[in-house]
Amino acid sequence: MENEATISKNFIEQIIEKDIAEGHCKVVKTRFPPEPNGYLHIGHAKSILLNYGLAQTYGGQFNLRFDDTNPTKEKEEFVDSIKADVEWLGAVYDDRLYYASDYFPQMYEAAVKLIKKGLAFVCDLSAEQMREYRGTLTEVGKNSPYRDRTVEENLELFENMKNGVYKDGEKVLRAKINMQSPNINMRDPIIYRVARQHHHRQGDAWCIYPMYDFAHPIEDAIENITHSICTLEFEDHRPLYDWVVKELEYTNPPKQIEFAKLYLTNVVTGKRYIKKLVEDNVVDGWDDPRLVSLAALRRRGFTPESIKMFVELVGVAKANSSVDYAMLEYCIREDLKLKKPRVMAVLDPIKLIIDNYPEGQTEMLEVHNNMENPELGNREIPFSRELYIEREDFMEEPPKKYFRLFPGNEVRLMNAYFVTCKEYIKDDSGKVIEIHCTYDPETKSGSGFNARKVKGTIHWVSAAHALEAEARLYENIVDEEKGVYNEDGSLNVNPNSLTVIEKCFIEPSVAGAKKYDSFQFVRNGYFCVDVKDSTPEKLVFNRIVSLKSSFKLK
RNA sequence: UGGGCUAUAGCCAAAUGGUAAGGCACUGGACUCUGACUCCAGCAUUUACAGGUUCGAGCCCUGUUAGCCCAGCCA
Repeated sequence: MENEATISKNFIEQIIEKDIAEGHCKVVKTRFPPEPNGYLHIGHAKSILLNYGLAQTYGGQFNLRFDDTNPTKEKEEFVDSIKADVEWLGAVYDDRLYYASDYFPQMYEAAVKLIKKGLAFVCDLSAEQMREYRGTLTEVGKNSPYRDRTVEENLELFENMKNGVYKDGEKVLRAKINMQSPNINMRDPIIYRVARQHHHRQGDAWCIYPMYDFAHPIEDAIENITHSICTLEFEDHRPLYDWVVKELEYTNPPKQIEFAKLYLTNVVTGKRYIKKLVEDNVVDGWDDPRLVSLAALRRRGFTPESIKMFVELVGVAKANSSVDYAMLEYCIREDLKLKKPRVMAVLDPIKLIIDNYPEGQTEMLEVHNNMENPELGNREIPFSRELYIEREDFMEEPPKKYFRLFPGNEVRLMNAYFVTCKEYIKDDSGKVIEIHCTYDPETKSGSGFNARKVKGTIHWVSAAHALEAEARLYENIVDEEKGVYNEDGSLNVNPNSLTVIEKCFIEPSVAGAKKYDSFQFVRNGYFCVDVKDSTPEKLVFNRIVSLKSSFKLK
C-alpha cells in the first residue's frame, strides 16, 4: 500500500485526464447503474469501486442509479440488497440515489422530440417480421414499410401507445437511422415497447417502456454524468449512445467508456448463473458462502478493504481475462493479518496428556492476541494436564525434516511449555488416540528460557476448557470452463464443496464472539463467525481462507 | 463469412518511438513461540506469427493467426 505512487494510471484515468486537460469537463461524474434483477457479485464490485474511485480522485460525484426500465425482471428485494452492498463497499452516494424509471416523463418527451425531428417512427411489424427485416450479421437489413409515416401520424400513434390503445407487442417506436449499417444496433433500433407490466416503483402508470439503448444515454445526460463507464459488450452500442445524445441535443454529452469484466478462474461469476444456482436450490441462497456474490463474501468473512485491494491489484483494461483466485485470497490474508486476533483452535483433535503436570490444576497464561500487532492487546488462556492437539502434529514414524511431535521429540506448545513425547496409545484399529508427554516447567513462554531450543511449535487447547464449535470449510463452486450448466440443464459444477467439522475445539477466549467477528485459527486459516447460523451457545465459523500449506513431504 | 474489440511470463498488468515496471503464483535461502508472517534472491534476450519503415519498434505500416462481443419488443 505504501507504494501507491508506483501504480500507473489505467486507460480510463488517462482518458479522463485528457478530457479535463482539453476542457471537456471540469469535474468527473460517474454512476453505477445496476438493473435490480439480482444480487451483486465480485464483478460488480470492480465497477462500483472503479466508478466511485474515479469520482473521488477527480473531485466529482458518484451516483447510484437503478436501471429499472424492464419491470419483468426487477424486484424491490434486489434494490435493497444492492444498496446494502454498495454501502458495504464504502462507495458513498449520499442522497444521489436515482431510478431510471423516475425519468420516464423526460424519456417520453425525448421520444416525441425525435419523432418531431423525423428521426423516429412507430412500426407495426411483429417481432418475427422485425427479425427478418433486420438482416443478419452478414446481410444488411431492409426498411420497414412503416418507416415513412408522417410526423403527425407518428405523434398520434405514439401517444396512443402511451395511452394503452394497443396490445402488448402490437407497435413499437423505432429510431430512424440506417438499415444498411454493418452495426446491427444502428438498424432502426426499437426505443419504446408496449408492455403492460406492473413496475415495482411506478406501478401501472406506464404501459410503454423505453429500451436500454435509448434510456441509458438520457439517464446519464439528465444526471450530468461525464463518463459513462460500462463493460465491453456495449462497445457496439456506443455509436447509438452517441446518436441519442447528439440528436436529443444535450449540451453536456456524456462519454461512454468500456472496460473488461472481471472473471475469476474456476469460480462461477455472472449474475445469470448465480441466480440459477440459487433458484435451483443448488446453494442455500444468494449469500451461500460458496458463491462470490458480495453477500456471500461478506458472510464468509471477506472485508470491504480486501475487495478494494483486490480490484486495485487486478487493474482495469480492455482485454478479457480471468484473475487467479489466489489473488483474492492474498488480499484477505493481507488485510486480516494484522487486524485480527490469532487464537488456537484444533480442528482434528487428538488428546495429549502431560503426565508430570498436576492433576486438576489449571493455570492461566497471558498471551498476545497478535504477535505482530501489540495494539490488539493480550488475553488469558487456561492450561492444564489434558490438552487437544492437531492430529497432523504427531507422527509415529516421522519423515526427515518433520519437526513436530514424535516419540522422543521435544516441541513447544505455543504460548506454554516444552513437552517431550514419551509414549502413545492406539485403539484396536491401530489409530492413535492418546499421546503422553512430560513438560519442563522452566520452559514457560515469556520466562526468557533459552538453554535449549526446539524446532517445532504446535498449537493446543485445554481439553476441559475448550469451546466446542462448528467449522465450515467452504470451497468455491468450481466452474471448469465447460459452463455451469450442460445443454440439457443438468449441473456441470461440483456443489459438494463444503466440509463441515461438527466438533472442533477452540480456546475459550472466543466465547463472546459476535457475528462477523473473525480470527486467525493458528495455522488453520482465517475464520469468521457465521452471521446466520451462530448462536451464543453454538458458534459456527466459516473459513475465509486457508493459510499457505505447511510441511510438505518431498 | 459483415461489423466492433483484444493479444506482453502460469495468472493479472505497465511501458504512449529510446532498449520489457509492479503484483499474484512458483522456486531457493535467512529468520521464526508453528513450516505462517517478514526479509533476501531467482523468475520474458523478448511482447500471438510473418514481413516492412526507422539509428532505434511491444508501440508505426502491411499481411496472417487466435480469442471475445453483436442478429431480445433484456440490460
